[in-house]
Amino acid sequence: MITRESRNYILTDTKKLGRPRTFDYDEALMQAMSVFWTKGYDGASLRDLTQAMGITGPSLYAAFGDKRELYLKTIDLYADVDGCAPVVAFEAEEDITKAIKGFLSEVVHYATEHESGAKGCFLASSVVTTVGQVEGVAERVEAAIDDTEKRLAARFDREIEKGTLHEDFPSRERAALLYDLRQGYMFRGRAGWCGERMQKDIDSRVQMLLAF
Amino acid sequence: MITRESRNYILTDTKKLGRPRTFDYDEALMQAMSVFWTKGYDGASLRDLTQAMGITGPSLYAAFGDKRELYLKTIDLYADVDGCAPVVAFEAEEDITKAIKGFLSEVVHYATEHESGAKGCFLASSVVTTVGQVEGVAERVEAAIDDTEKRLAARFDREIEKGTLHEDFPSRERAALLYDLRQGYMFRGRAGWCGERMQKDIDSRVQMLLAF
DNA sequence: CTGATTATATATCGAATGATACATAACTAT
DNA sequence: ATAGTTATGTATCATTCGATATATAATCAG
Repeated sequence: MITRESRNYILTDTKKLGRPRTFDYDEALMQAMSVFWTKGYDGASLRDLTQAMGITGPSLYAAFGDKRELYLKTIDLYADVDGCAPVVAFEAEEDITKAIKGFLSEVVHYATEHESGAKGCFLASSVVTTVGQVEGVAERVEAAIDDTEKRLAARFDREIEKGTLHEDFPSRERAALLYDLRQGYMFRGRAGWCGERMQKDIDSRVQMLLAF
Repeated sequence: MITRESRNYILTDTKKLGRPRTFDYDEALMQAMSVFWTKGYDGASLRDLTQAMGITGPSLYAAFGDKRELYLKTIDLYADVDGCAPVVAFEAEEDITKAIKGFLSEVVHYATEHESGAKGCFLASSVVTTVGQVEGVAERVEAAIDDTEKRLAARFDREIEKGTLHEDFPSRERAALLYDLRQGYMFRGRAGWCGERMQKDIDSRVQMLLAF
């Protein structure tokens, strides 16, 4: 039996009530992320944001809440989708040596050639400045670090199970190290370094990460 | 013979003309650095700055120029004096193992317990956001990285000359690695991590940095 | 002393900030 | 068709922003 409530539920999932949006929510959010990434939270004005998102002020507030709420949504977008691209590549490659090399190469590429034009890591180069200043940021940054390190460590653990790495291989330590190398590249990318300059010592770092 | 010009030169170096300042220039600059460090460039308002520095707006502008010039002066202060404390410790210790361990410990301490109350690295956690946004920042950040890495590499080189490290020891690579570890700790410190959590794996990292 | 120079204190400037009120338009449900 | 709901567009709000004009105070040179 279809009750009034369940019908409404289905409808809200398929066709919404009222006038439909004339812009794409996710695309606008991505543009907002680019603005925050490049200019920082305080440096990004509502004018900057609405212009890049292609919408007006009232539309922004109706769809995303105020500036802070929009900011937090862009952080979630980065942590859940955009920023973890190198981690996904790391998880997908079966050969651990290639996986690490691929991860670091992806990081360097990400830090210097992001399609948005922004440089470095959104969290490390922009968001981190607002820790303790904007409510809701601190938890998200800490969670992003923990999540990434756990995923990196899990990939090493899988290699231990496969027998490719020694059973006493320090997965957690190496995951933390790998993460720090990521941060280092991201920082250099934001500071203006080109990719080639950073690619150089990747091979020796791969060896180091696997040494036991 | 003391010319009018030379007398004036001497005088400007000892006692200045006009009404003397009622505040300490360096101390005020340090306070300004703390504000920028904590709140970021755009997040730091003139009200924040003048209040922390204990001076009025006109005094700030007379002594330091506009907001941007004050900002650049705080960056120079950090790069030349405050931020390089761990590097100084690294250079001073003769035993290379203790030197590395001391450097990393100093970094962790610096990232979490700075007397100003600010967390992390001023450059990595605040200034880097304004690269490409505020004129004069990019060069300073890049110079700070280069300078620090060269000093770290020079310390390794000295060890090679002493014969403690192999003559083919990759000083430059290890200096870059050490710098990235620094950035990792600084980032974690800003993200809210406590010092103890980071101190744990310092020993294994010291071994890794010296491995050949 | 007088004149020159520099710092301070008060008051305030125009511009930009984040955020809304209001009327209108576009869609769905009945 | 009507009512209900949501989005858009215009215009604008009060506040805060970075920055100064002006007058006064404190020092030094002569």
